[in-house]
Amino acid sequence: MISADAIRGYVDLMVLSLLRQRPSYAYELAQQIHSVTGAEYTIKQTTLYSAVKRLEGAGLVTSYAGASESGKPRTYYRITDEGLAHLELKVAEWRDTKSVVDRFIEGVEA
Amino acid sequence: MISADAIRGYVDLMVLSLLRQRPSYAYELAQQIHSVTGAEYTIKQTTLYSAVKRLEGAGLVTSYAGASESGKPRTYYRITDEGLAHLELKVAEWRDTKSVVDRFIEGVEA
DNA sequence: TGACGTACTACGTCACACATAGTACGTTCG
DNA sequence: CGAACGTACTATGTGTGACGTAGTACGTCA
Repeated sequence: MISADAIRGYVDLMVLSLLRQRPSYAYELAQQIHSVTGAEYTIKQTTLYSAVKRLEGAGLVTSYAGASESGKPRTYYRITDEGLAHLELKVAEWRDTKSVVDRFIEGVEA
Repeated sequence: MISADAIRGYVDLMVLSLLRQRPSYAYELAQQIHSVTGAEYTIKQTTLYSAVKRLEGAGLVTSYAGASESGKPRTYYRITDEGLAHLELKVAEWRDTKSVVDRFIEGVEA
């Protein structure tokens, strides 16, 4: 199980990387995060909904109205070019962070 | 350069892993973090001092009075058994987090 | 003598993940 | 047939951690 503190700062990266593959809506994104992490992390609804709104406000994703199978309205999100660029930056930063943190824990057996 | 947001949540891990090797004091820890990260991350004084106090409050480190070469008082910190156990947990969590985040960014070239 | 390095403290701010709570509609099942 | 469950989303408030800004105090060195 991964704590929220451990994942903090990487929700945006997760969402953007999922939207890179295809547009989606918040509820589905939450399910995808659950399954991609192998149920190790279950994002809270509020966390995800505020994340997509934040990303939209930053111009990294755009929303458009869609509908579910039953016809109920649903808000879809699509990644923007700016979002793609941001994702690449975040991925680069993630790789740096990984190598840096790993330097500290060398020799610590878990 | 690594942002504070990227490293957030791992300051404790860095400090504990340094104290695992030998006792130290806050100012020196800051320098070590700077050098171990290859100057990619420079922790702020306030961040580090509040981190060691937090760790002390949690019983993960203990402090004792020492002195600098010039005789000035200096506060040293030593990791406790509880701190060691906590470090191992954090390292395990870090490994989980790494593998999970990596699953998302597969296919994203940075 | 005054800049710089060392060593530390106090107080305030902000962002993000979460807690808690609620709305609304469709399906399913006993 | 109605009550639980899943879907899809909104509103508001809280806590924690890293930071900003600021200041203290002493030693060395040019």
